[in-house]
Amino acid sequence: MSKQELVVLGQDIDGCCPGLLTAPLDEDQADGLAKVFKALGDPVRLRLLSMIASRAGGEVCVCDLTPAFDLSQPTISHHLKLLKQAGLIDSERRGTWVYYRLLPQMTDRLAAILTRPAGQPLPEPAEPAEPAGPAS
Amino acid sequence: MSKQELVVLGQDIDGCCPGLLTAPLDEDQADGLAKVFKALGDPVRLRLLSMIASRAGGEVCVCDLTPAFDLSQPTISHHLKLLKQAGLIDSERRGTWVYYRLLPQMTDRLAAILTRPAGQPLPEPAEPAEPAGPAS
DNA sequence: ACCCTGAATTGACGCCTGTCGATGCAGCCT
DNA sequence: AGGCTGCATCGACAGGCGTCAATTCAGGGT
Repeated sequence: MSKQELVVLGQDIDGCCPGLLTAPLDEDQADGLAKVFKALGDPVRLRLLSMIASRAGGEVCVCDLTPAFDLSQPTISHHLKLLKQAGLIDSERRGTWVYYRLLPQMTDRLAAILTRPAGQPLPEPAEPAEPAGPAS
Repeated sequence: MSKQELVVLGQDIDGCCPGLLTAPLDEDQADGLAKVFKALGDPVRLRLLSMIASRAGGEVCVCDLTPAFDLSQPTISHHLKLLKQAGLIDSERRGTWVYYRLLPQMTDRLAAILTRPAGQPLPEPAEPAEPAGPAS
C-alpha cells in the first residue's frame, strides 16, 4: 500500500466527514477532497479508471490500457500515477508486466460524501417573504 | 435556467450511465463527467458547494459566501460560475442580492456513478497461476 | 553477457486555470 | 437624476497540467 496514496487522504477524509452536503468543509478537508476530484477531472483518467474498475478479475495490465488511447505510453503512465497518488487505484508488478486494480474504499468514500442524508427535503422556500437582507 | 449548465451533462450523463465502475466509459461520457469532476477539483469550489448545500433553507447569498474566503470577490464569482456551468448549483437574483442553491440531481448522479453495484466481489485472484501474458 | 520488451522517469513545451485589479451592469435608495 | 451597493465580466499574469520524445529502469529471454 506504500502509503503514497494515503498522503492524499491522510488528513480527515479518512477519519470523519459524513458528507460534503451536510456541513461546510474546513480548508483541510476541502484540500484533501479536491486532490481526489482533481484526479477524476480528466477524461483520460476517467476512462482508465473505468476500464480498470470494470475489468473482470479486478486487474488490468498496462499493456492492455495503453493501446486503447491515442496517447503515448509515458502519458498513460503519468495518468496512472496520478490515479494511484489519489488513492483510487493500486499497482503490482508481476514479471514484465504491471497490473492495476481499483481501490474501492476511495470510490465508496466519494459516493458517501456525495450522498445527501436521507431526507434533505430540498426546501423550496417558494418566496421567502422579504428581500429584507440576506441571512445573517 | 438558461441551459448553460445542461451543456455539461447534455451528452449522456443524463440519459444513461449506470456507473463508472461497471463498464468502460466512452470518450463522450468521460468528457462530460470530467467537466463535473474538474469543477469539484478545487478546494475553494468544494467549500463553496458545501456551504451552499448545507445551508438550511437551501439558499445562500453571495454576500454570505465571499467574506468566508481570503479571496477577491471576482474570484469567488468565477468559482460560482464554474460550479453553475457544471450543473452543480443554480442561481437566482432577488433584488440586489444573488442567491445560490444546490442542484441535488447532479450530486445524486455522481454518487450513483461512483457506487459499485451491490456485489462487486473485489475478486482477489490470489495468484493467477501464470505470467503467461496479460489478458487478451 | 547481451538484447529485447514493458513500464516509469525526465525535461521541455503550450495550454488551461486560479487569481487579481479595474471596469461594467443591475437594482435599491434618497 | 444621481449615487450607492452587490455581483459579474474583462484583461493580464503566474503557476499548474497534459502531452510528447528521449532516456532509464526492471525482468525475461536467448
